[in-house]
Amino acid sequence: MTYSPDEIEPRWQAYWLENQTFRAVLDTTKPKYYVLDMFPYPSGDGLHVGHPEGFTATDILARYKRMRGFNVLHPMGWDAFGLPAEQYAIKTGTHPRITTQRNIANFRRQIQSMGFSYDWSREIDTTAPDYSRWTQWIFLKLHERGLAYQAEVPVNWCPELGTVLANEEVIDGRSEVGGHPVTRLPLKQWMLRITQYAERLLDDLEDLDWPEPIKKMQREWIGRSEGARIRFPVAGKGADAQQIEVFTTRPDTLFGATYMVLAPEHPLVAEITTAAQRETVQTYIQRTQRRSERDRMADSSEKTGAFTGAFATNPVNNAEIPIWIADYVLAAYGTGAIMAVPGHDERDYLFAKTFDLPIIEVVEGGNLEEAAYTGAGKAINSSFLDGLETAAAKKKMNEWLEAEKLGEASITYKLRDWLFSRQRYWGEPFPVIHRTDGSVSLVPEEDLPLTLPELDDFKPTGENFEAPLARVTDWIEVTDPETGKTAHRDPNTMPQWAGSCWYFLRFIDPENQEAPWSEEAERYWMPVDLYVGGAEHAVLHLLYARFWHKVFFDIGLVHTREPFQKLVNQGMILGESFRYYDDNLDDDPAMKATPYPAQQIRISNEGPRTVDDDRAVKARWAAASDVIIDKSSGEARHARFPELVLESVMEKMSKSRGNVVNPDDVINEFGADSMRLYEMFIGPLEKDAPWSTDGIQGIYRFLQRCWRLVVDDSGEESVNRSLAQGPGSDDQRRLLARTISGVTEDIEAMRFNTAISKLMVFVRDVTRGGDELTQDAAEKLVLMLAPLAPHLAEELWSRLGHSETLAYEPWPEIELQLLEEEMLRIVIQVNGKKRDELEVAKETSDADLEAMALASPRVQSHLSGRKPKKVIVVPGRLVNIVG
RNA sequence: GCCCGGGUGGCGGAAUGGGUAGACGCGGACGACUUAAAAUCGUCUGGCCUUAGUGCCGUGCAGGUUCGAGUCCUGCCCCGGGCACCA
Repeated sequence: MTYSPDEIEPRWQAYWLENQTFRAVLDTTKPKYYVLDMFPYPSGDGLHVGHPEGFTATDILARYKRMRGFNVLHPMGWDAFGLPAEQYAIKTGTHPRITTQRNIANFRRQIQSMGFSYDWSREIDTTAPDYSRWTQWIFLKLHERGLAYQAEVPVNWCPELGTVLANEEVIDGRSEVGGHPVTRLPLKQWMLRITQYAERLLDDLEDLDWPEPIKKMQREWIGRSEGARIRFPVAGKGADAQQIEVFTTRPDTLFGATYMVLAPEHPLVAEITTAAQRETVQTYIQRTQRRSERDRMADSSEKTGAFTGAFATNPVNNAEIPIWIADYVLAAYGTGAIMAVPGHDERDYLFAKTFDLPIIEVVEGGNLEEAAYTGAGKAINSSFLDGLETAAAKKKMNEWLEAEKLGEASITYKLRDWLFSRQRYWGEPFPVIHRTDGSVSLVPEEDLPLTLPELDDFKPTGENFEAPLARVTDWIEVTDPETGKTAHRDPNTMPQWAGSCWYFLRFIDPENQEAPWSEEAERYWMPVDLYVGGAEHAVLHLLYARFWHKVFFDIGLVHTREPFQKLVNQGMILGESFRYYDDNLDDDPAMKATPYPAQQIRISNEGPRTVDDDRAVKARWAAASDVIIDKSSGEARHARFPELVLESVMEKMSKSRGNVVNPDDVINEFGADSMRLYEMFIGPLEKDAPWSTDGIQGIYRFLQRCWRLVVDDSGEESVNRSLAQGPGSDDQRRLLARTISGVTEDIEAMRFNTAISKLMVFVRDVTRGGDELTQDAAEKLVLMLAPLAPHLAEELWSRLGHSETLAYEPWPEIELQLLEEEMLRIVIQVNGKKRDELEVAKETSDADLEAMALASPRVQSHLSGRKPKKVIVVPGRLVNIVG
């Protein structure tokens, strides 16, 4: 039999399942290793080849660590609440539960066909009542600690879709799906007080073994700013005047504050606006409300605003300064009001120039005729601060403000509280009851889970912006068990993030009926030692999960401050497609379209346009299979328009581009082992890499070579080769030792591409020079192959005479003394250029090396009689002769 | 605009406490086996040179440090990603 993955792989997958080979059992006598993938959302499209990249990496680690004697927890589950199933339900009337179960079954089948060593007895589905019960339980805990509250906040309402969208579904003020406009309108929402944990979320990043860019993104998202809060009394209102509080990072520039700006939504705007200015202000406020978020950001170089007619007193010098409103001041950040220091802030400078407001220089170092100076320098025109450097001036001003009770040092964060409710059906219902008096009571723990009612129509309730659940009267209306009065349930559901905030904790104890997890399991398994997933979750999922984990820590439910000790982001697998452009902008199939080659197109702000007549066109993609490659020129041409030359593009895989590769097809053709190895071989895990069907051939050939080292398949029937017994030749033993050493190092560092390369070298060289392969070398090769290509390894292991799985065989040991005995290759350079090479024993002295180098005829010819000025000997590496 | 990554053969990529640039794989060329093809195996494969030499050039560009630079420093260019009025 030749190497036949289609026969070997299903057989071993069945064996692993039947024997529960990878079942993890809590065992405190063994060290644990918890290796976790970001669990997927089971979409209707099934897996694409990008998914298994991270899963393969964690599987290699899981299998390797088992062979290293670790008790490995390696689970898989489904983040199964979510929008696509609900959108599909709206369109087709199919219940999301049905879609979800179907998709999960497909995902499970695909994942199992990759041969991953998951402990399937721990499989989780976030939509299962047994799971959502505990998600709701956690909500109760958050509520008890005052971390969940309700507030009237603006949400993204999309009239076209008739639904409210989550922030992450809105891109540039338009819906991600369909590109429809989205407006903001206030609705009563559940909020989680993540801001209370801002400082700890920031500080605890320090000790995490995470990629630096991810930590940085989290730091910036939290956005800590040190400064001061300063209170400005509104002028002319006497002793009981209102005060406007501002936050500034530059209290040292207070003498330069020449006006104030409130956000248009600021509560004091209505009160302080003078009669004369009322109309102007009203008009401006209406205008900013109409302006979309997108416009507001796009025109940041233009400043707009309106004068309220009111003045404030600068507390440091009693100067009367005008109060303006402008949409460049954000209501939700700081106090929603600023003191404007046009001399030393670019935005204030631009605003002052636009409205002709005074600019005072209070920090030396710039030229205020040209631009604001935002750097540090000596304070001037600032009375008691004059002459002080910026840092000292800030400190002194803060002390002065505190002494005068006009303000105090303060810290502000960009991080906002987490909007936690969605006007959706397919999510966890809130375990609360709203009483008619507006108070809220919690559903008792023992009554959980609160499950979703059945529904036929999943459309949102358009008119009053309510979730579909609001229509289910017999579910919504309840009797309050405490008062006996009518009350109602919350029609909103939790966002998809809720389930993924704690799934890694359920994995450690998934059957527990008394608690979300047991203390014993948590003490043993947590934290997650290695967490692998896409960088797109850099802030949201990872920040939310860290937040919940810290709350669990405070309640005493977990013993570590952080859930994920080491984080690795796998890159994206890119697909190849071919691009051209056409002028059918409306996607009207009846319209006759003219296609354009990529060369005739330039990309402007509004999108692609033709070079000659500047006509707007649309980018189109042709799948690689629909393209004709011109052999002589190498040009790609469109199948239907052969005169059209296409440009090849490597991009994220998506249906619309026709560049999606289905793992099922790859497995059918080459097998799961080839697919696993190829994904690991194309480059470093963290980097994006293009998928190539040609490249996988090389991997397949390599696996065949491994097969043939053990199996003789030249005849009709395959026979296991009779391998040499005994230790084998020194060359073979040294090669083996070198390979084990390199492969071990590479796997530990997750450099799987170079690990595979070293195994290829071993297989290429092991029978060179006529040495017969020994049983020992073959077994060690198979063991090294086991984490990477487990099906082939199991098969060869059994053909080598073993009856048990190799999953728990010890990882091969290195014979260190063999590495020591190796000869060294020393490069001989003359003036830094390689001229010769010597093979010497490891213990050769520097002096001997120098003598041998000088004796080389090649060196002598390049020196052409000159005396060497200097000889540099780098032990074990090279000799450089300078002459 | 700001902040991260990253530019190495036809392609994916190796090599960074400075020390043989191009491991390994794809693609390509030639050869062996075969009636033939596929598969397999073997050899070669950065560029240049009518001196074919272990000759010269070569890791985005221009400089610098060093006996020696893909690796370190300075200044640019290009590509990818993130953030974007956060006071």
